[in-house]
Amino acid sequence: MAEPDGGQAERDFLAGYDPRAFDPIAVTVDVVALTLRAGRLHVLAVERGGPPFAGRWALPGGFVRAGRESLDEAAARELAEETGLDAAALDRVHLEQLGSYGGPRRDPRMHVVSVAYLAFAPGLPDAQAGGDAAGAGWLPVEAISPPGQPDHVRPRPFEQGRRTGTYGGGTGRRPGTDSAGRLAFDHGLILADGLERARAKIEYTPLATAFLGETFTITELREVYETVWGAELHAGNFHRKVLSVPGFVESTGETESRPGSRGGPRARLYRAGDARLLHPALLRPDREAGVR
Amino acid sequence: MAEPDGGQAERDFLAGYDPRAFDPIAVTVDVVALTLRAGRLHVLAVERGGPPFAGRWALPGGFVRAGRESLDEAAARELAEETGLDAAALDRVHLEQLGSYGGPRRDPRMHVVSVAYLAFAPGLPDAQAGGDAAGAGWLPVEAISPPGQPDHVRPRPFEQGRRTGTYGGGTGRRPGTDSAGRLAFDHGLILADGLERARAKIEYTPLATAFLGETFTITELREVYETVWGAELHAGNFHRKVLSVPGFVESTGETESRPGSRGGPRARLYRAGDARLLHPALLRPDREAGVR
DNA sequence: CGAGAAATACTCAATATGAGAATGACGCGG
DNA sequence: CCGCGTCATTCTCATATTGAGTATTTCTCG
Repeated sequence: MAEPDGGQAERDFLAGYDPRAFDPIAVTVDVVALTLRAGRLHVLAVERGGPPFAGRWALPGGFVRAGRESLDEAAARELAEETGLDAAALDRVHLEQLGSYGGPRRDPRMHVVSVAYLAFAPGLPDAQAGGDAAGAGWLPVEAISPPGQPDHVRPRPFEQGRRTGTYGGGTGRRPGTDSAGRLAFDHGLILADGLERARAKIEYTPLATAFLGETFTITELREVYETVWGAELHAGNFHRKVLSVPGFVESTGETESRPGSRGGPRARLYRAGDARLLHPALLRPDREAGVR
Repeated sequence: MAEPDGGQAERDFLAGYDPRAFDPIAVTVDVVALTLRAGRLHVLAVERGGPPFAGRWALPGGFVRAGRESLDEAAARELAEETGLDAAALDRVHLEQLGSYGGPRRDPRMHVVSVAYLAFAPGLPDAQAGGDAAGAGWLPVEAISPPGQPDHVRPRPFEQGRRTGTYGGGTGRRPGTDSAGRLAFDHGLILADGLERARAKIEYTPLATAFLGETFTITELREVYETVWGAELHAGNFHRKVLSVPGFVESTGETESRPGSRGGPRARLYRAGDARLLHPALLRPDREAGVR
């Protein structure tokens, strides 16, 4: 038990007192910010001004300020800079950590570990070219990420197939993701992971409401699910289900003031309930064989 | 969050070409390695040899080797060093990323971002004091983490775990001790997050089998669930459910050679199936109120 | 005014779940 | 060798939950 100071890790830690004693790793945050516009899922992206990947779209992000902010704070700051939202508006945005990407060669300049965050935002104004990048905007995700493919069919980034692992996944470029506007770095992979997380998360949490305004109709909520999942849902069953899950939505007593332009009765309005988990969950259709 | 000087992020990136130009952030990996021993859940821990938190238990971990390894590789390496397992044995261990913890003051010496990993291991031999720390061992989790509390009840992970002081006053403890006290740094928080992830993950993946050997009985599998969830399950219903979920387990045709010492028929033996997801999932009992 | 669209409610069959009990195989202590 | 208690496995049955389809009612539009 004694073992006087022979260890690598301990020496590394002591070396930590002199930060310049060994090769550094940069730490950044990148944000996969999703929103719905015109019935399509969009992701916030910035256009890179310089190399590498000059002119390509990338996820908004930047360096964590050493000693001055947490990862969550850095992500919120980057998101605010890029969307131009104030603190009050940001309050309505759900932000959660997605995962970290740290392959030694994911950035050609140096070893960069990026902590990715996932944001669900209600309809937002056009993005601002926040500070750095050449431009910023909301891109339809299907323009850069192949739609619909359930992620578990493909190799998972951070999990090896059960007990036959190849460690070190999670950094490689995903083959077969070819499409017109590929994102810079491994951001296409991060986006794909974020999309799968979003699809899974609205199954068992009420976060789909984070894409909507303060009040909404059941049909609007259903359209969120249909858009994120890329599948049509049975309107009647969805309605029954949403109302039967305790705490998912609560009635405002009001009905839509402006009825739909295509006829039909005024829909009732709801607001998000106080549940943090949906029980029972709303499961995606199909998902039969989890095998593959 | 109005950025006073416009191009901060861009200048940071350019500065990235000269890594020594700004304050560094250290990047480490920490591993929450879980295993079952004697019907109880244990976590791999190392005893810290020096300050801060000298003498306290901590999660095994260490620095990511800049430019030389990915995060997954670093986690696998740390796990191997601490368990003394070879690559073949590690192959049977499930390892996945848990999350990153990066508050500026979680390590008193400097800003350290730690990428946490979660490992599910079958019964393993005693841990080796791998290279560094004073000692290593499997600690019963209930000795260091209050059982069962669902994660969403507590404040969100990443930021400040409670820093209930007692620096230094390390009372050395032996591996296997029941009263292990609190873990160093924010490792108690990381462990709690790992436990909650483990509890959730065995609901909808077959990963409970990763705690068992090559073959196992349904009862052994049920005991994994009961131990991880801390709840008793109805044996008959569990049996029916496991066999009805496609790809969860497959029969070996064999039965247990050495029957239980307390009587009863020889149980049939199964091995893990090829499913990556359980459908339908095995849900934890209770979980009624989605935490209002 | 009549047709079509949409929100909401209802019906019915198929499935899944929770609780309890039945069936036998087996070890062990007389 | 007997009888008992243990335990794996199977069944039964009542109660949710789900998927699909249909009905009812309220609107808009032409």
